Amino acid sequence: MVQTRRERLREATYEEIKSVAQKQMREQGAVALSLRGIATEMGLTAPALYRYFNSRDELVTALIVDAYNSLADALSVANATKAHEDYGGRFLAISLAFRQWALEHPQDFSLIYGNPIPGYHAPEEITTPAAWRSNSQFLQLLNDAWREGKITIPPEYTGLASSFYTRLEEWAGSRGLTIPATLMQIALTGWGQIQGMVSLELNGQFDYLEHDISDMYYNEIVAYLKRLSLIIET
Amino acid sequence: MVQTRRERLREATYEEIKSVAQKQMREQGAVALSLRGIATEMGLTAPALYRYFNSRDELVTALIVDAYNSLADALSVANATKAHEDYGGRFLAISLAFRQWALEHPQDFSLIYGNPIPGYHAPEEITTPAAWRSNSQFLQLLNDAWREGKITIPPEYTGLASSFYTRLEEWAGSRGLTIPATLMQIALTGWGQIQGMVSLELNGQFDYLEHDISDMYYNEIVAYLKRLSLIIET
DNA sequence: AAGATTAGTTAACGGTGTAAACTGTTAACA
DNA sequence: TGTTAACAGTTTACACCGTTAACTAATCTT
Repeated sequence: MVQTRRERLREATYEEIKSVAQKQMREQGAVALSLRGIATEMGLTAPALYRYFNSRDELVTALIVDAYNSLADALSVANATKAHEDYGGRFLAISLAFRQWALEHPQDFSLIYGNPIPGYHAPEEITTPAAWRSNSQFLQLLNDAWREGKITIPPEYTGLASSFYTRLEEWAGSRGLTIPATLMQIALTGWGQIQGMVSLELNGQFDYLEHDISDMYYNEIVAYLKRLSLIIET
Repeated sequence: MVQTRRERLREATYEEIKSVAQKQMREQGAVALSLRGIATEMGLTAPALYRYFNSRDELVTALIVDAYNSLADALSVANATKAHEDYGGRFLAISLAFRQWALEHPQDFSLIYGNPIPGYHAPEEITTPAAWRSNSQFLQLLNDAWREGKITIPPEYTGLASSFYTRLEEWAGSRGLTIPATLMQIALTGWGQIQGMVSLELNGQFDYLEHDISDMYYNEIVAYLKRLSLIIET
């Protein structure tokens, strides 16, 4: 697997394109990245980029995958800062890392969780596994905690049943999760809440409060964990 | 306030522009709307539109305001289907209407809650009041229910304090709300959860479940209301 | 009827993504 | 080692975009 000189150069250029694209996104917004802009900043002409990406969309897809990986890495790091048995602490750490990452990489965040770029539709077979690297950390954690009997399902969730829940259970099973459907829902909607709060914050929908929102975010996650008795006291 | 013939025509054209823009958004995505496209579909040339909007951004702003109003109207209708004292039922109805509206108007939804269109920045003085027409329905409802003693704040939220909460209380007061800061947080984060779940669904982040998620959404709102004892049983 | 206002036009500028044809350099192989 | 193929880059061109300026023709005002 020795790389020739040309292959090395090619790879370097490939990475440079992406990093310049990242920079331009950071400065001008996610959808505003232009091939010409990237090219001239690199001292190239726009069509040259077509040696590396078949289209602008393909470049965007590469950026999305990078973003997913960057997020997943950030969550992993946070996940590893606490002992495995400290489920509450780990969940909290991951959640805080999620927001932190989003605030530090707003363009990447909107690339993943914002509305799809017009005309562009990400190929599922690429993005779904990439997304899973992040999602699974929450799910896996809850799954482990459940199996060790550390989670009590809150009374307001008892007795849920419908075709959706059988489907949920089936889906969980197919991923090697031994977790009741109700807890799956709690996980998914908790995930939705985290994403929602961060999304609202990033889109400025909390601006009118004119105050840093960290405390609310933190306390809401804690409340969520208390409900599952993964945290007993603050 | 009699309209001349010219004024009537002008108003009609103004509305037609917006409705054609809506149509194009529906078919090609929110950011892909082009003045030229709109104009030719109307049998006009692009520069003609500048008689009605000073720029593309101004058109987008008008569309955003329309979207906000459309959403607020939908929520109002749902709000009115239940008796005023049926706080749980009303909250549930509004929440379901929110998702319904989003599913029926995905492009309007992403206009409001998606990532901002590149280069475009919405003028706050216009969008903030428009947004308030929707948000306030949730907040007002919780405020009323609280004043009538229908809400119990869940134990996991007790004892929260920091500069954020004094700010929250101050903010609530300035809007004529007599609601404790903790409940404000519960309202805001509940709002975040609703927006988050709908956002994830619309962006296809639940697609891998391969099942309609109505039940999950419904049950999650119910659980939320049970926690506040706004609903006793399902 | 005359003058002002207005809705529309055409032409043009600088920007975009992308395709095609072409040039020089690098790598592979007889 | 000399020939050939692959490759990275170029220039040129096309069809689109938002926007401005100059102009025409219709409408309203007086």
